[in-house]
Amino acid sequence: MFSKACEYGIKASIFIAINSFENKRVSPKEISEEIDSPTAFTAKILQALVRHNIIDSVKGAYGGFEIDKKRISSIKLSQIVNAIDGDKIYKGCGLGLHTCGEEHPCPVHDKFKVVRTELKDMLENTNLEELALDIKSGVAFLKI
Amino acid sequence: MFSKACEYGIKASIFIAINSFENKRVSPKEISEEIDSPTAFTAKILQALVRHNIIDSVKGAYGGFEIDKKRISSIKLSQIVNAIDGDKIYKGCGLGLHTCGEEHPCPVHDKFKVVRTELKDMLENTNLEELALDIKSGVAFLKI
DNA sequence: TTTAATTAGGACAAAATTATCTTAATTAAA
DNA sequence: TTTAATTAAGATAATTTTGTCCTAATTAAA
Repeated sequence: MFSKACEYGIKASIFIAINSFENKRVSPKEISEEIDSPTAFTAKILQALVRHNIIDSVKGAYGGFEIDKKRISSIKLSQIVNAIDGDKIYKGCGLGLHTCGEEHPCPVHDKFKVVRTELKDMLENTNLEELALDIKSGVAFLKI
Repeated sequence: MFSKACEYGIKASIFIAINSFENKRVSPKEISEEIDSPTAFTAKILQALVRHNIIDSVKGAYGGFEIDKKRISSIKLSQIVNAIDGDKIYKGCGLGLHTCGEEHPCPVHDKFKVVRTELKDMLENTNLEELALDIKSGVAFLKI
């Protein structure tokens, strides 16, 4: 469904959010340990998230990655997915036709549309705060 | 969503079904032209579909790929997807956790379950015949 | 039986994705 | 100002997916 990079990006964002609530910056090393991902690869993904203004980085000693507390509840899962995997998951044809659409549909176009819309709505209506709270409360987990 | 191999596999199966209704066998070349895919790669995917008993092959002169007409309406999209991409799209965790489930859910487990179930139901309730008929009637298309 | 047409299968190649390593740039604190 | 800690960025490597090519095996028809 999502690329590995995207999975790591989502989990990293959640972990950063949790720590930002407590005014703590986190490093790629801490993050990758917490979400069980390769450190250097995760660092690359963090760079991309910074470029897309989803997370912030502070360089130098005592630096790290953080998210402005006030923004956490307004960051949607869809923004993270879009930043890393692009919009093909929403807009792409299920069978890879380039011009698939109402006027020129692939054989599964209508049936797929329902699923894609459900996914899109879910991602657009899920924010980082709720996900972070589930981890903090021990209801959900970031690894294993 | 699906791998390229799976996209090709679905489209190839639909094209074979259409021709089988008219008692015609088709070759990888015809198929790949009709679904706009690389011929040799498509041939590999056809081999896999044969091994999974989804389509039949007849070797030698006047051979080709076909599907028993009586079986076309009973072949579900889910069987093709399963044969090529496996079951991770149904069973896998959206964030890649190995042990994601009700007792140890990832942060998006519940929200994802809805989407995955919708996809699963769609694939399990769509058969090759209906897809083939939409192509024959010109309502849907296999390429471009 | 020979031939031509065909699928099967293995080896190989290219491209994309995932992952690692090294160095540069930045910054807070000593 | 120097040092240590940190992110940024580029080069490289490994793996997976996608794609190609060649030969073997099979089979219907001549």
